[in-house]
Amino acid sequence: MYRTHTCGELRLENVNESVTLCGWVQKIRNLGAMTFIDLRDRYGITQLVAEESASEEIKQQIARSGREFVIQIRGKVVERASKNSKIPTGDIEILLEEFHILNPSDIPPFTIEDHTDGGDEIRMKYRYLDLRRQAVRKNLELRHRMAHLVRNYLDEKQFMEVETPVLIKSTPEGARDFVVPSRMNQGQFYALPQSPQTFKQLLMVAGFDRYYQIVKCFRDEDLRADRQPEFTQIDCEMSFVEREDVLGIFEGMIRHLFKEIRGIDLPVLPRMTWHDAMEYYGCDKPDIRFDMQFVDLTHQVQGKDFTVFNTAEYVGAICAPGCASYTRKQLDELTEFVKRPQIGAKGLVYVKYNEDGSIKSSVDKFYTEADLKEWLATCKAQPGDLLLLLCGPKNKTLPQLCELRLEMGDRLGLRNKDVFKPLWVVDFPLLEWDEETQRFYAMHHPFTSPHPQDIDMMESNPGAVRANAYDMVINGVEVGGGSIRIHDSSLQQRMFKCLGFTPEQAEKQFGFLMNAFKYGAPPHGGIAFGFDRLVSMFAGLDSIRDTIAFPKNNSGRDVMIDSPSEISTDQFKELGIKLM
RNA sequence: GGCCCGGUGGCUCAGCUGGUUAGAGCGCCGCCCUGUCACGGCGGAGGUCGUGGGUUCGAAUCCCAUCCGGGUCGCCA
Repeated sequence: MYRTHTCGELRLENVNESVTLCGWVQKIRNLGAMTFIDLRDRYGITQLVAEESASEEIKQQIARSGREFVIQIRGKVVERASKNSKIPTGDIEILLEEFHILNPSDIPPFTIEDHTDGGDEIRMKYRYLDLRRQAVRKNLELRHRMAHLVRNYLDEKQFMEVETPVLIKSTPEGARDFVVPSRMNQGQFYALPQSPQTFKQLLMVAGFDRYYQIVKCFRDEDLRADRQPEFTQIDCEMSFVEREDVLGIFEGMIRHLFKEIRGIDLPVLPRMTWHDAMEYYGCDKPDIRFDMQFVDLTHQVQGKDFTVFNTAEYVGAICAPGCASYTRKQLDELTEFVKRPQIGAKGLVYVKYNEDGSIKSSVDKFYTEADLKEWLATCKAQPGDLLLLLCGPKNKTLPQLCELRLEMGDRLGLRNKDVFKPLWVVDFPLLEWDEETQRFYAMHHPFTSPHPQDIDMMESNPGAVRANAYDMVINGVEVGGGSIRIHDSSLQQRMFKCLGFTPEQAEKQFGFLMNAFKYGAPPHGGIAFGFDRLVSMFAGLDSIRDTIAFPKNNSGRDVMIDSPSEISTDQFKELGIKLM
């Protein structure tokens, strides 16, 4: 037997027991006649002590040891003379009686501590060492717990986990596919799934009724802090349901997670239409931890001598509470912020509503105090508040105002990571016009059903058709999304037509699904959650990388195993592939 | 594909308006130390300044190219 206990479990009540422990040497503190060793495993740290009276053998073994050596020790649990209240095992220590080095270690390239001296790059290269750190390990423990809670919740609701294939078929819609060559079918390729979408719908046709899967998905697109080429979804689908049924079940799942993990009782989640989200927050994933909603001042500000506003399609304002005291420098910073190329505003207009009731703005030349007072009133500004206005084409200005709003939220400390404000965003447009290719694309995916009231407009006014789709948004992050699907093959064909598919193209790409729908497809719908994002949100992290054991870097590389990598000419030959 | 930031001992960084010997903290090695737990004290080793080219009497520092890393826009049904 290698060990009798772990390094996290011994307490005062174990005093006098003889124990055997295994673990990694975290730290050796040699005080001369006596030596302390912190022994670490997954469960915690236990202090070992060798006193003056320890055997020469033990002293030699300790002298030979170093950080990250794997050792096995035997000894007696004793109460510490000076206790450490910072760790759970801090009341006891192990008086060493035997000391075996099971395996030595090179000196690790960075310190294996919560506040490591290692940067991201080196940590990723030696990820197996990084994972020894409690700070990283606890993220993966959280991930495990959340997966467990999700499985239990869904199991209780009669959901069944079914695995779907990873080698599937490439489709041109949506994100770029990762592609896998087929040796047995030369010149042909599998694609890795961007999601198990079509398979879960086929499972509904098969009568599986309630399906889920915690599943890897793949998208060959550029990465971000919250985007990995392979990521994990909680993928779900249900039959004989309407939107309310789906929202109810999964609102319940999120509530369950918040209760169990964070001890938070969530209120009933608010709903917001996509239209309102865009109009008042400038994006489809509003952060509603704070207000500062947009106010449309277009008509109120036009008709005076300020050409910039007069020629703008849209003039919108946000009211930043208590910011009238902003200095010239702070206002200049905000102007610079909105003028950065990523945001692209032309300029920023401000109106200060000072505490003493006086008003100062950057457009005093063009507007009377009475004009400005009206704006302030429309925005429900109080003395001490600051109005910030942006103008331009509406579809450009709303997102710019969104960035400005979030920036102000940050500056005012209104985006507390321990506050969670989830909501449903509903009634997305079904289709999105693409200028470049001059055609409509499915905003969600081509199997999303139109809102029942809008079906008649599919041909006459496709852009106005709402989808029976929904997203769950928490603190400005899209954590999940889904829809009620089309289960009727004639409606599906109308949809493909809207997307500009010829019947032949539709048949070639999705014939298997349309065929299946001919054999009694039940009404169905579902949702998928970004599991990595959910975990990072619960862990309070900005990046999803530390919720993933072995993540890829910004360029899609795994710097530890050094992939992707070249393959041999023999492999190319076998696959019948030539590089251009 | 675009833009921004970065690359200096094992690690994290300073030095960068050009100037003689490139510094700090941590880590590492040695000696001392009986209650440490960020132990303490003394001493020591360790650097092609990402790479290639250029400007210059002289380049870590300026210029060009390139590679790598981080962020972001496009992209991500």
